[in-house]
Amino acid sequence: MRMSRLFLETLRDFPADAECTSHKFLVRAGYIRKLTNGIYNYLPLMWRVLKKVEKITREEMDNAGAQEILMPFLQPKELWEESGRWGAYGKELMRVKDRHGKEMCLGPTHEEIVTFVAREGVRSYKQLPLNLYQIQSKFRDEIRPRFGLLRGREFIMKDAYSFDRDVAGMEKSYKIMADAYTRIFERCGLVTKPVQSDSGAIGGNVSHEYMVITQTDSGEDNVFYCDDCDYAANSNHAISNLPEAVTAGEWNKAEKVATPDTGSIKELAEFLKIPESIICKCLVYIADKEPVLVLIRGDKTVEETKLMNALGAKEEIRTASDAEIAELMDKHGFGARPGFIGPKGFDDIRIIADNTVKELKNFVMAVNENDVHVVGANFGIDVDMPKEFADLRLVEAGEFCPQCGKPLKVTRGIEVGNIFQLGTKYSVPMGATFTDEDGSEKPFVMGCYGIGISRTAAAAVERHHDEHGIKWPIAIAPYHVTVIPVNIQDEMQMKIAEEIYEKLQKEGVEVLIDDRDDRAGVKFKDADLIGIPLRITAGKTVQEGLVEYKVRETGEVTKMTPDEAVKTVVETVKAALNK
RNA sequence: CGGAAUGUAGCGCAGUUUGGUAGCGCACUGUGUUCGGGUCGCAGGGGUCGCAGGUUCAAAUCCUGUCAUUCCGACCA
Repeated sequence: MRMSRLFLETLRDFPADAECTSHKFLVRAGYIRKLTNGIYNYLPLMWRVLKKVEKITREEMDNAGAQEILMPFLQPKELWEESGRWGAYGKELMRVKDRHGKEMCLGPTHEEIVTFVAREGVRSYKQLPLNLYQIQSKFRDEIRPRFGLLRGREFIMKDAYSFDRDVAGMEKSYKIMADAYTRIFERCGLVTKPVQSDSGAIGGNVSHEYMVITQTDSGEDNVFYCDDCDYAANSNHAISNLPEAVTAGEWNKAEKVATPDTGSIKELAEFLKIPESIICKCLVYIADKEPVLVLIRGDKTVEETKLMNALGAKEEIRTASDAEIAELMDKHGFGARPGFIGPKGFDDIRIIADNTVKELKNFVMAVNENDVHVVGANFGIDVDMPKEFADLRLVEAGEFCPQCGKPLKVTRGIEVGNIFQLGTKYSVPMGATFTDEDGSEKPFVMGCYGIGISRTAAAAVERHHDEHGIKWPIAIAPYHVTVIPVNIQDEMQMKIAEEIYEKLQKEGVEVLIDDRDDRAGVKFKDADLIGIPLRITAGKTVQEGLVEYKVRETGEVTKMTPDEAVKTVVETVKAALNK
């Protein structure tokens, strides 16, 4: 490709609204432009990168025995009602009506559709196992899109779905996908960590996320992991063993004490000169519009995804506003401010407690009176034992690994892939069945497997860049090499550059030639910014029959003859692609 | 959804306090100059100042509404 003809505009400045590295560089280097909030145009260089990520994904999926199809982007409400997700998916599901008033949605994922496909097309166990996948734009109406391609509303995703006759088959399919995923990301130049995660709106029991570990600010999830074993889990799924803590107070009977102006756990603990771990914290949440009291040990934090799952909440979960708390107090005849709310006297609303609450003895709790707490309280005596317990606790670094007991560490990660064991979550309600060997009708046992194609490309930028620009891994770079004639007025430079350009093309190398009538500095800056992995410069040294070969990744520069340069590039590219 | 901020040329911004016919840098066009890390000069083109109302002799500037974008929060009671 001739740079003089390439549809590309690089910017002198970073865009003002970009937060993270990949967003900044992709816009500045002319890969993407925003159309509207969370929605981007993919310009020629970006589209080449995306096609490469897709190609690698296709190859590995095909190798793993999956078959590519393409399902509609617009989906009818009826199928979503069959699966029960029309109500359950929430506001991220972009709902639209057609001219007849028929309700549809933009596909955020395709479990319903693919289950329909299998229901129609698979009759017998002889047709199983089956794995169908597609690569397509998805739409999720995110609350807050950000970080450019890392969290857009419209994005490109590969989604695959496996169908098996039993759980053992599903587990085998799952393992095959897990292995394929590791290879896909490796080939894209990304080291990933599979971590246990919450399965969220997709459903199912077992799921893993493939996380690219980032040192930067752009990771959006906290990953807890153990150096001594293979344990790794997203914060919404991580569990841990707690270090020893004081969970019993020294009072020998319950009594009210004045605790003026102790609105927070920290203030209360300081005032009473006690550890936070003997306080029973009581939070008011609103789950699907209903108030819920949540109890947890004072020094611990509620993990809201866990809470949502424990409550079985469908739409949303959030802490109650001050107004909602006031209303709740009024209804029960209490006048307590936040900070003085306790579980006693709320027989008519749901109360759920974290497992840490079980151990509390002679603890401190609020009793719905301002500036007063009870110390030395016990369940069963001073307040009813909560009926529901669950793990609601956010793990913290330094707590102990549930597998091997060593301290856990935390890091930021970008989720680029996600695999789920769905079981029969969709096949049963949607009546998707096959006839098994014994003649009986059975539901498919399913798995589903996603890769964020556009997010993977952005994650690669997060991992491969320096202050000058992007440093693409060769396998997904838009072009492998750029040939720069320093001065296009110089006939000899131009002639040699053109010759190299042609030879490389003949060898099947993807090559740019910077034939723009610009100064050398401009061309070098652009080459670095857009991140082409290899560079051949035809400048002054052509007088001596030499050109310069430069590797973007290392900055290493070598002078060699044009033929040697061609040969080196061909070999380097070949080696990189065969990895 | 709550809080804050911002909308002025393709991009980055000034001008708004104190109302008086819209500016800078980059990019773009022409031309000269320069030519190995974002040359320098000259001459140009491009904006109903987000939109709609209002106040005023006069509004980018003041007022009201509205839309959009961005940031923070939506986790401790």
